[in-house]
Amino acid sequence: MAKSTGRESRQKSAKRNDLLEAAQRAMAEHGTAVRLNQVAEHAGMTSGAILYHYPDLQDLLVDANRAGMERFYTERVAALEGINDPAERLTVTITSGLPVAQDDEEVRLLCALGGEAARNTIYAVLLTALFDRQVAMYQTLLDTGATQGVFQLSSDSLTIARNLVALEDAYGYRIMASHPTLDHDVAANLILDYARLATSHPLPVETI
Amino acid sequence: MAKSTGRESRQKSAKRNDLLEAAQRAMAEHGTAVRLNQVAEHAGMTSGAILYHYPDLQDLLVDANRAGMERFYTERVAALEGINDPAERLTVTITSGLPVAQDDEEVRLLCALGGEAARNTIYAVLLTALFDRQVAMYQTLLDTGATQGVFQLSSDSLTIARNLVALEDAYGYRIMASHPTLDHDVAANLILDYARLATSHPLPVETI
DNA sequence: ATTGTCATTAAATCCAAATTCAGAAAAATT
DNA sequence: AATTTTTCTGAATTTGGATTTAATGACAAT
Repeated sequence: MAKSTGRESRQKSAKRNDLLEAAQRAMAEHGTAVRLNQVAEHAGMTSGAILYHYPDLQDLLVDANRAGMERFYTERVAALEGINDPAERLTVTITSGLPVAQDDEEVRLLCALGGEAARNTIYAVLLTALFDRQVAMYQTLLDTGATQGVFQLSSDSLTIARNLVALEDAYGYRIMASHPTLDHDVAANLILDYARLATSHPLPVETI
Repeated sequence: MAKSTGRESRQKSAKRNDLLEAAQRAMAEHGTAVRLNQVAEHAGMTSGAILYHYPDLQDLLVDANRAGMERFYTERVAALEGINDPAERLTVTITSGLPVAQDDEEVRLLCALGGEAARNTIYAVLLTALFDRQVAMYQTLLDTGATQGVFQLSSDSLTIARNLVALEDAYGYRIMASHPTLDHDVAANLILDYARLATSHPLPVETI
């Protein structure tokens, strides 16, 4: 049996990563009904090779989506790195949650999943968890701002945080569906309009 | 050639309706990747019979979704019948847009579509149109209330209307994904919280 | 160098669903 | 009642994708 050297496991996890990425891209392109062959094509392999690593495609898809959500969340947290002013943090968070254009692969993946979640428990659980994590992120941000006296919250932070995440989600879908007048900036301003109301803070209008 | 008598066209449209309903139910159950056989089963026919009326399944699915959206919208308008007080109209509209439980077939259909819209232009167009119609509905409602002096709008009615529809959409997805603490009533109260802020009206708290 | 394990392919096979179609059944027309 | 048209079924055929497998190359261990 092969020893688990550092080199080997590094290769293994690189390979695993390739598969997850291929699955993500394939799913972003073809939706949850993506075919094994389509994943294989994105990975530059034969379907047999995929099957060798993941005998059940569904498992690969679930793993791919978990990884995708993790990345999405991590990137949002990273976007806040070094920003201390609560108002600026709020603004940055709002814009970082919205897809820039309809070709945003990460959000495309999340949209595909959202439709499936009503019928598939695993995806429902994953998406629910992501929603709640984002809510928690906003809640912390709002509470911090309130404690510092920067924000005057109109309701409890949970309510506001939920509404902010909900607005992001919904406008994400609209942007991905190429709404003619509702692009990233318009959506950001719509959410900011609510955020101002909820925090009594004149959040920067043109920072976007 | 058959004459287009009243009887005949009544039968024709009844048959057509059966097909559309079967397609809707099948799609609510299986998503956009629904199989021809599954539609046939819901319709109590063979796949050949479906094909006889709709040589291309996609056409049937699109028609079914158009009909489903039309019904969804019509039902919302109907729910307002006879209600004159703007505040009550607003409250009713908010609750009528949310699925009551995760087995709501109409919303399930819309969710399935939302995921597909990022990849399918036809569904994107249909959903965008539905979104805009709902926005228009809310806008009228808000403007009327403002004119009557019942509402003091915090922003222009388009902004508020868009946010209200967006919130409904997003919470619809959450409810359909069986969020453990976010059911119909909780979601309605979250949206109402925003509606109060945006209209400066103490919308009824326990009318739901 | 040799051996054994791992990763992969390509071809064969299997399977499920779509599609076609001849003809039965039902409905409408005369 | 006879005829024509419409609707539908069931069986045959085709298609496309999943799955299996034997063979092969790549690599690591000895």
